Amino acid sequence: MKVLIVEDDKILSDTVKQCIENDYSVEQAFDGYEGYMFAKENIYDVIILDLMMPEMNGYELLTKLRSQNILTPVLILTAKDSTEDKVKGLTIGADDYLVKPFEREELLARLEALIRRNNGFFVSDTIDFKDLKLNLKNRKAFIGDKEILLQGKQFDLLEYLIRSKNTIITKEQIFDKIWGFDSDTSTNVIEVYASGLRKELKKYGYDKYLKTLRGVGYILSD
Amino acid sequence: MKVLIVEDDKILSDTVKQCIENDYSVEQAFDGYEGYMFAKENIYDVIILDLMMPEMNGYELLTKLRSQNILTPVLILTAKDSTEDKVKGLTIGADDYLVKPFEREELLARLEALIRRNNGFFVSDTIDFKDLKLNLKNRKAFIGDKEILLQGKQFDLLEYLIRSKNTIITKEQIFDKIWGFDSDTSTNVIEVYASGLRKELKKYGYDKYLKTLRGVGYILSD
DNA sequence: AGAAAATTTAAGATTTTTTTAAGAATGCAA
DNA sequence: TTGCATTCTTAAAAAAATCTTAAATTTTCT
Repeated sequence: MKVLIVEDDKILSDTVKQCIENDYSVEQAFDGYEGYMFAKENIYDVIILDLMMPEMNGYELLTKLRSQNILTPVLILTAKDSTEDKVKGLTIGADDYLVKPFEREELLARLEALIRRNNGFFVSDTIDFKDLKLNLKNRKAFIGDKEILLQGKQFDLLEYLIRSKNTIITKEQIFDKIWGFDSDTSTNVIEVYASGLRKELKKYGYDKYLKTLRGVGYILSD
Repeated sequence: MKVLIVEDDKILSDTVKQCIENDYSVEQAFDGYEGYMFAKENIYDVIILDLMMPEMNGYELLTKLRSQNILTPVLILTAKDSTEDKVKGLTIGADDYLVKPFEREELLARLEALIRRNNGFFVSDTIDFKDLKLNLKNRKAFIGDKEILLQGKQFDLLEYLIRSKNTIITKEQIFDKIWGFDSDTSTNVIEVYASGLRKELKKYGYDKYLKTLRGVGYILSD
């Protein structure tokens, strides 16, 4: 993760650098113009920006970046603590605004939050078992690049099996998970659905991974 | 733009609401559990979250949301002003942290920054799905260069579908997003609108992309 | 106020999913 | 190996969800 510090006060810039250099690879620019030249490379994960600087001030720099579609997250770090300044900074395109003096931990936490948001939190929307993939966003299932069609609870059952892959799940667990413990359906439905699921999986030879353990339950495993 | 305020102090919640209701459509939850129930609908553009609350505190609520891949931007608004609290909040998934008492303008500016970052900087006034384009400014819809005529909520429904293209949206989400969770209309209206929408789309063969997933919801996908 | 438009209700038709049920197949233990 | 219990498989029946209209109601606009 690369961070650019744009700050004309050398001592302060170094202080900030020390705060974060354990976690990030840091570059420093010491006036607005230099900061702009670095920033427009568009290679940073965050920019820490001072407002009062020679050559080009922070507002101008930020405005210029945004107008050129450089959307690197920007955290303004400044002594200017008026609401007016904060509003101005945030309005022209900053993502956060922190007033000096600041605490090291808060700066780090805010940087982390900006980066996290920008890189996408990324929790996957798919789960898989070998080449079998379930997309939970659209409830589609694929083996390799062939789609297998699963209706309603067939998908739910396969999802549960994949989430529990390589561990046994009992019929009772399946029933409580998918039908709800208060359902008054006979547990034979599970066999019906397992059967239907196997029939689909068989088309691609995947039925062999869904095993029945008599008197115990089912397991999806290789 | 929809904002959810989760705050147990009714008076304070209303104050915040007044601050922002000119700019956003606001819903309020008055304890952590209620907040969670609302937030997990995943229909808000920002959540303003208090920390100290009965039932489930803000940290727990936020953690639970993120663990369920609900990535709505969260701004923590609280009286707790220690660095420790700020760090904790930001670390577990908040995007910003503002301490009470706060200035109305700063809150608005920070919300704006969060939304801007989340929606992609340039708020386009058109969205599309294949050759289907919606102009959000004048609320007109086109397939190729032919206009399709959509009345009020038909347009809203199609907009929501396009914004969520290739992702399933449940009837509940649609209902809460377009009608508001406190509406006392029957969810059958959704079917009525979906039906009307399909009838329009059918003129250009686009009805086939709007699929019903029984017991689950709707999806616009190819 | 009256007309037009949008929204909601309601009810029957249609479609799909879920459940039942019964015979066939399978595995296990005596 | 035989007999019993469990599981598999099918197809039909039942239930549930959704679709589609059209009429009733509400809202908006003139």
